[in-house]
Amino acid sequence: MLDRKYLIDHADLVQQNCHNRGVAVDIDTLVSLERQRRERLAQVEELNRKANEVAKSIGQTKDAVEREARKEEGRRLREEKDAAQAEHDRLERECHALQAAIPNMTHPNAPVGGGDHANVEVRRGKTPIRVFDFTPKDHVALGEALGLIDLDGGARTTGHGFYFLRNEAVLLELALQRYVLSVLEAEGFTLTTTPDLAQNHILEGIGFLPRGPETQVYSIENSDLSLVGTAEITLGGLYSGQTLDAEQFPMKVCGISHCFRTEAGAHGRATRGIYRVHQFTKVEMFAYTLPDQSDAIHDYLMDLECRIFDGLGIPYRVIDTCTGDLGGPAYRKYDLEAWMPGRGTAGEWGEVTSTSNCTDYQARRLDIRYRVKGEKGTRFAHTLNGTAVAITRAIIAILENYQQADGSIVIPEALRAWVGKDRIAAKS
RNA sequence: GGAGAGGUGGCUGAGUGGUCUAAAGCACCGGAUUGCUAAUUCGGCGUAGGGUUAACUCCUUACCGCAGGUUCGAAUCCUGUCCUCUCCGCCA
Repeated sequence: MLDRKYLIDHADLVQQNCHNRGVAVDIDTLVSLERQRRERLAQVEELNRKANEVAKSIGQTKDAVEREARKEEGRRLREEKDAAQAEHDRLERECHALQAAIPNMTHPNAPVGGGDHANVEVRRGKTPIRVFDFTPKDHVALGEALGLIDLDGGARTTGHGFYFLRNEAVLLELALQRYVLSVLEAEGFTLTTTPDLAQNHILEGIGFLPRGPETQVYSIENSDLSLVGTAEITLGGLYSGQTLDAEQFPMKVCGISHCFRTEAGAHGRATRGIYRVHQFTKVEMFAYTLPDQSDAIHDYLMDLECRIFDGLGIPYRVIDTCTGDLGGPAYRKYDLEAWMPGRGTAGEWGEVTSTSNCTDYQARRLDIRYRVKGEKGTRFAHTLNGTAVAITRAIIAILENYQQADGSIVIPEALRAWVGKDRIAAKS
């Protein structure tokens, strides 16, 4: 959510930004409603002030008749105030609804446009794309042949989009978690495990829509809880309503969670295997920073994602996401796309991680503030998030990039200590 | 799940319908004073919104877990709800 005053004072900039992002909003209506709201607010406060005066004078009035007259006056003022208040609240709700629909402002260097062709590749990983002297299989074939992924079992027990990992895939999942935790711990992240459910107002604060036809969220019946789609939700909610100390910043936290996504409307689009599933495990990085730190921390998170995939020996490219593809809260977003040799006809890039600078957009909704020692008042923190590792996509990249002609799969060097072996042997 | 107790400023903690504009202490900030790792003393010390201004300058509204209600007036009374603590039960 953007600041109300900023919206009113920079209506043109906001309008242009919404246009760049392909979001239709009516700024003029908002400006007009907000003006009405403020008039009404002034009225409410004036009536309240008068009523307070009257109420106070009654305590000091001895004369019974006079007291009754004052009481009547007080009653009248409160009634008027209640009416004005109701009108104000109605305007406030309208303003808030319009305001909440407006996306974050955008980094001046983010590429303007929409669609894949507008995205800009900004970097390549250290590992070159491997040239195969045999036809590489995709992760579905590999997973089936080696007894690593059971999609049928998942479909039987739970439904399409669910799966069982088996044998070495289980070890890989745990190894990947352990590997990124060792990187993040050394970088000073606070390691956490997190709730897999969160209250709906937290989801909304982060920018998810727990309700409505377009929701990507599983909600729990007869409660205000939803399953989280990412630990970004809980890590962002962690300090909601809090005023933090500026000296704590930048504050780096990482969290392991299960991620649940309905993926409504995504059928048929790259749904093969475990690429797009309804549940997976992820280690998420999250940072709370001062406003002038967030750009640098965003680059830092992107660097860490690169280091993690360089360390795994997987080829990737980094994309600076164009304005049309940015989610509402993101000021700027980088995606890492790993090379997946089994995708498409001759391999394709597939998104494996993503990192966003959300500036104060989430903090304003979640009420996450900070205080600078010696300064009056508080300000909103900046929040950033980034994927350290999304297990299913990382497993796809490993299986497909490390497959051998004999059908076996070499375990990436960085994971061997955690997996306890250096190769997944081919089944005879 | 049952029974009880309790949520008040950064912290401790008073406050049971009207100078609460929330006592006091601690902590913190500024000044004064005194020769000894500091004491004493004076003052200041919240957040958010609106208006106003050269200026957090002045005015004002709201906020005592949260949401309602009663009342001219609520930290205080009523209802609901959330959370914390203690004991019991159950449990990985």
